[in-house]
Amino acid sequence: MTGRRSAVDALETRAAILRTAADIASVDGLEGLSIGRLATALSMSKSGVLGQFGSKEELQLETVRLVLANFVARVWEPVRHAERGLPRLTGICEAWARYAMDPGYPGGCCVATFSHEFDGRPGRVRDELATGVRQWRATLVREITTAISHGDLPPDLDPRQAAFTLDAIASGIGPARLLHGDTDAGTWAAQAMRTALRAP
Amino acid sequence: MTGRRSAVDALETRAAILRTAADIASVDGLEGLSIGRLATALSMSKSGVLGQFGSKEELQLETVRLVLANFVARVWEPVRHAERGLPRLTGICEAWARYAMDPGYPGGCCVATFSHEFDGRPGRVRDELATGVRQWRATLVREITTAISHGDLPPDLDPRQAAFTLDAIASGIGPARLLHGDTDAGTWAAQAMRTALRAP
DNA sequence: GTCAAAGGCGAACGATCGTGCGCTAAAGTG
DNA sequence: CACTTTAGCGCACGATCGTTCGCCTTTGAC
Repeated sequence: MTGRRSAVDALETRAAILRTAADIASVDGLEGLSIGRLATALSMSKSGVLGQFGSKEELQLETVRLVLANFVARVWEPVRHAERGLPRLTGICEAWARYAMDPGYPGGCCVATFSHEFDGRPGRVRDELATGVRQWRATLVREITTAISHGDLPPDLDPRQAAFTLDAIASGIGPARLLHGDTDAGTWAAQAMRTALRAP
Repeated sequence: MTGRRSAVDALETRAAILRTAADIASVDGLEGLSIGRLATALSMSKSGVLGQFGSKEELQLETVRLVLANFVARVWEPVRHAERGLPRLTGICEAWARYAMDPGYPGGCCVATFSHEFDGRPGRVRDELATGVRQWRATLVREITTAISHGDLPPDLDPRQAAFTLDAIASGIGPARLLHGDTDAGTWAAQAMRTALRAP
């Protein structure tokens, strides 16, 4: 019936699957994501979906990679050419809060959702996620350290502690917006991030 | 085979089921919790477990109620007799950070986990959770407002914004500890909470 | 024109999911 | 004592889970 498509089309199929997978997983979690529902949402067969990845775990891993790449594109990419240290850092905070208020997934920022879903579990998916998030943490620590050494942030600010706080505040936007309907959550978070950086 | 136990024993069975349910759900989520696994963990039959609650949704609702009650007992109860306003508030922050570092569930604080799991979904479980968390938010706002009116916190601090920030910071402890192995997350969070209250 | 390669479908598998029914047996009531 | 009540078990159900297999069909290389 359908037959083989070109290599380009196959990549498009793969990308479409992953986009839909991220949408579903943002609501129901990476474990709640099932091949059958994914196939139905894409008007495909289960085997057609799974054939692209081999196993559900591989599909989950690719979804995590897509979501992390999307996060970097939305939060880091716009500010990577800003001046190192505090200017770049404030840019990150603003972009991050804006992203969390409109992440492009129906169930909110996937990075925060997946982190809470997998933080107590073993496995490759958790490791992939942890590695990605840890790289982001390292980026934050680096920028904060630079800002301190430039005299733009207090010298007794602990970079690792500040990075933790920024991450926590941004991750709190999702539940505030979706669970409690706080439309001001983005503004609150941006404000809280500024405060967290200003004093130790 | 087993027959009927006394009414007291029945309540104990119910409580044992809910405790185990919370343990499992803290790791695998309330939706990842299955009757079969729960029954196996308790050395019971599936029908014996389900018979206590009638449906999985009812079991989830009861689990949410237990987890919320446990949160209140661990975070609110110890400080409810402290002086209203800032003293009580700082007590809450310390107890909260301590609780999140050792919540008694293998998968971390269930309130934070469930909030992220259900924030994008409809249904009774989500509503029950949202109501409970909203009550807690209201408590925080009340204490913050009192502290401000007592002159213990800056008058331009927005109570709702501060309550959001405290919640976000506390919820960030779980992933920091479990996903990244940050043993200092509790200290970081307590410090960040103090900072969030000190300045707007 | 021929042929290997590969995307995708349809059907089936064993396992597990949530749920319902009927039973047993102990506890409470008279 | 007899009798109702009920906690819990065993079994079965339809549905869905992840995964495998064989087949069809189109594409690209020769």
